[in-house]
Amino acid sequence: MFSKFLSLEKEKQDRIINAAIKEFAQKGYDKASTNEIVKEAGISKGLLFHYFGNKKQMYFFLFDYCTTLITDEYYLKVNFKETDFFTRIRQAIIVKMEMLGTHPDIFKFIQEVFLEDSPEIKVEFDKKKQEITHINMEKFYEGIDYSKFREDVDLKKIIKIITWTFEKLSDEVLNQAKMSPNHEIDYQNILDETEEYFQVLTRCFYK
Amino acid sequence: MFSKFLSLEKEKQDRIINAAIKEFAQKGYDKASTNEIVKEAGISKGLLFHYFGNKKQMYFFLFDYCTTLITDEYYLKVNFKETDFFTRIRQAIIVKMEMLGTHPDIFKFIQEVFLEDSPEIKVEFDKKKQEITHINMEKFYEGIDYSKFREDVDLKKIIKIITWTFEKLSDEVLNQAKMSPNHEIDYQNILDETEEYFQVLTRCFYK
DNA sequence: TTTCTGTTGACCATACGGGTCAATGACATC
DNA sequence: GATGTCATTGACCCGTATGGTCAACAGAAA
Repeated sequence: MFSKFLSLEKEKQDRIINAAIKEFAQKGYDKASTNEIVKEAGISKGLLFHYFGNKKQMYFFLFDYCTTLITDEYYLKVNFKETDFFTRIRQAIIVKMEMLGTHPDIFKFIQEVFLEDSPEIKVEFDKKKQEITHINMEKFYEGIDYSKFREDVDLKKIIKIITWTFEKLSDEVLNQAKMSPNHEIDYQNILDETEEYFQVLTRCFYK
Repeated sequence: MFSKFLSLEKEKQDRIINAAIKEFAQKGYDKASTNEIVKEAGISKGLLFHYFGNKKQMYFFLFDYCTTLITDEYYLKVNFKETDFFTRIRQAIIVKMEMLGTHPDIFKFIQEVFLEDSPEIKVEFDKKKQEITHINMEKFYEGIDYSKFREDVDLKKIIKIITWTFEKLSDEVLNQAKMSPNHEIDYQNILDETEEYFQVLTRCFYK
């Protein structure tokens, strides 16, 4: 399907992928312009369509590319033998922070895909999205030692509260970075703050 | 400025306001179409511009309208003499749920305004948005009795975790409603679940 | 009949979108 | 040098949609 594109030299592939991801992440499917993408990537318009056929197929390709990139990284760097919930979630957060630095637009793009409701896209993606979240959730919670949690409150709610906390924390970080002049992310600060939240949460939710 | 519009009969005002809010909430500033708004409102295009001058001024008007509507309701229904954090937050959530029923599009519109980054809009709104959040935050936390919270962990973090929990819970509710066939919100269910989270959070975060 | 206000919707300029394709360039084979 | 092959170009097409205007109209009041 995308063999023509895949047999390109890596550098050019990356230039195109990055340009496209950036555009889609910023504007969403409908408003993203192929003209902008080719301009940013430094190729001609015809070539883009030569590689991907049309806009929709390109979007599919990018989604696949991003999800495998991210999940591969998680599977590589997160130790799934670790049974402590907080230790495991800490690993995941560190991986996420790293990738926020190395591939700044990918997360925004993925998020955008999950919010997307352009009719052209929605139907075909809804299944995919559900599958992916399901698989990753299952994998993520696999083998966790839940016996450490206090037993006088509903465990499922505790897990949700913890997960939500770190999601919101990550949103806040992203927002702060967007507001800051240099657009840089202060990793040490984040890790410190994350660690502080870990302390609060372990103290309150563990036995 | 909007005197012509304001001197209309209330029913017509509402028809126009609701149509416009719905359109902006769904599509965001740029993609929202004045054509759609007039169609939905059942008025002619000329009339819309006769009332509001142009699209941007209409957007301003709607933002003002919505924020005052919401804050007025909060100030009316939330008892600011109540010093218990959870009791007060419970009141706020109930008001929000009620309004999610009576004015379904308003929250989506407000949310959309806060996410909006159309260059035409962004600059002029950034100040406004900050001011509003600041004022409301201050008012909301005024007079709360913090002595009930456990003292072995950072209070600010606890407050954040609680706030985030209910924000995420509300997001989840909205999402579930969007997914459900009838688009209805199951209020009893929400209130029950909210109550359960209250129990978890009080037990873990109060002394 | 005239005047006035509220209201209409066809119309304008124009921008921008995805997608195409004849033409070009680059390079290998003969 | 000629021929063939393949990647690559970008001017161009056509359809769509936009915010905004304005001459015309309706209907009530004077």
